[in-house]
Amino acid sequence: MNVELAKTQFNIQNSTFIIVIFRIRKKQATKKLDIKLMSVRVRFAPSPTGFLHIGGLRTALYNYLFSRHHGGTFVLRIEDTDQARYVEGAEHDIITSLEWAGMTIDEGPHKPGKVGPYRQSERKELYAKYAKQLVESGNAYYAFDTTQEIEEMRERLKASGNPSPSYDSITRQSMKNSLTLPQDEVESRLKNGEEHVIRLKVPRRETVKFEDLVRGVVSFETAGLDDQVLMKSDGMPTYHLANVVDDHAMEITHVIRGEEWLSSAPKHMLLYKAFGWEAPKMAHLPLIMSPSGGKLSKRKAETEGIPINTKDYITGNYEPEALINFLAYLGWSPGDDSEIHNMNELCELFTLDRVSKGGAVFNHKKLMWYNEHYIRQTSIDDLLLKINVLVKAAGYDVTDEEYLKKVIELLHDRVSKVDEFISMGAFFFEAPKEYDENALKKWKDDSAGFVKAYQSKIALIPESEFVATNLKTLLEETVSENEVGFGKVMMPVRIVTTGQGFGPDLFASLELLGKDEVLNRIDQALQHLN
RNA sequence: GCCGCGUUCGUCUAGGGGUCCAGGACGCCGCCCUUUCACGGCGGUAGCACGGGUUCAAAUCCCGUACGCGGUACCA
Repeated sequence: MNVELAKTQFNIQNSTFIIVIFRIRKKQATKKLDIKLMSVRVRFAPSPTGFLHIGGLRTALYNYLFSRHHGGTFVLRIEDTDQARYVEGAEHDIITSLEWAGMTIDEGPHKPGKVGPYRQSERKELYAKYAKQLVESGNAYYAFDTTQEIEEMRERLKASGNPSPSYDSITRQSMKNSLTLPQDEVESRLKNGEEHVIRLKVPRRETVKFEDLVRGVVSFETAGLDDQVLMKSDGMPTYHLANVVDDHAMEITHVIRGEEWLSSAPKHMLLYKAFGWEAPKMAHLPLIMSPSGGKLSKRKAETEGIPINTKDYITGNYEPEALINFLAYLGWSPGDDSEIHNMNELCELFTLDRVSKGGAVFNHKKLMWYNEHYIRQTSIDDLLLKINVLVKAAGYDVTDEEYLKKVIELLHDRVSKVDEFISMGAFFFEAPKEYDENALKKWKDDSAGFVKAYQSKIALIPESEFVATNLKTLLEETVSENEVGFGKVMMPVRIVTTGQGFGPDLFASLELLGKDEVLNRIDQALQHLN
């Protein structure tokens, strides 16, 4: 209606203008309508083959953000159909990782909803039933070929010049399956329990076209597709079958997954069609790339110093908010110049049409920048909670919370990760055992003399006046009496008391350490340093 | 090989025919602040892969090429 108005008002002047308006309005209108009509259900469907890696976490995140943006449901489904690659404990790791990151799973193996069970190994019968249904409807068939026979077929074809031999609409005609074998033989083979698989009967020449929510319309020719195995000989479904059956059974409305699945999507579309089901909307996310190129793999990440598993970020004391913020922006942006958003804001802002199409290189330095940012935003009291744990873990017996708070205050805007409060501030917890090599370069022949001079001054002031301002004044005195630069005295004092050549405000640090401790440390140090 | 998908500063991105001799962020460099190292503030460096079209006008639309990535399993 708005469009009509626009037309009558502007068509005399400029007809292209109207067309532009019309297109934009129409696009937005249909998109909003689509999503409002159905209640959004998305799933994160990892295989329990190891720890949840960072790419998986991001896929989960985008699913989560999308679900929350539309007030939908976030489902966790465990795709454990590959018994050989199953890893004990992986499921637990996935769940705890998602929770650590701040994502709430609405339905999952640990939190059953109406469409369970949520482990594919527990849904076997369902797949078998549907696979059989496909055979009966003529969309799939039994195949009895051994792996060896298939290999031989491939080699034979390769030898005769076929560069990519496959089990497809042509080659299946010369293989041992229910399409070529007489029906009674098929039946007897099945009755005898002979090993077999069920394959999808991929149509010979068809174009599979669908709209990907991040890429637009994509299309594939079925000629390039194998007759996919649907049921393996061990009675388990393949990913393709299980995935389609479950997404349908679990009423998933939007499939949001990594780009590595894009090539498989036409197989899935064919399956939906064969079942006569409406396919969910598809969105294939750009991959996270390694700085050296290629998909960020475990091996690459390790050699490039990037933690690959979510667990590594947990044990590495990263801020979950920082990781989430960073990951959200790796392949997506809200379209303005903002960089910082918490989970709630991300949920509000996230839309699939703002996901970028190209792969995104993981930039660890930017992650650290986010981490730093979130630490600075965290209050001293909240940091104290984390520091308490870390101090204990490091084996220090420091329980005075007021003391710890002061340590945190002094280091708050110098650390980029919480564990640096412990490493950078180690001298607050114990006297230095060794003196930093680089710092010692600044230790000159006259350093010990200056330190002694300063020591004798501060030894005279009462404990109650052992405060930063006084300590600074006395150091200034030492400086002027010796007619040297400030650093000539300050740095040696810093080295003997902290073991480091850098760090927080020296006088505030000395005040916090206390008179006895400072004097002791100086004595101790001067035994080693001359 | 074949199929598919991509390509804006080193990296993440904004931009989707004129408002862009391309904006922001990380990094890097410089300056300021400063007792060190940081933080912070200010400034700088650097990019539309290439070639053809279409158009009065192209980073933006079309076609090629190159390059990258993914897939091509009884793995997901």
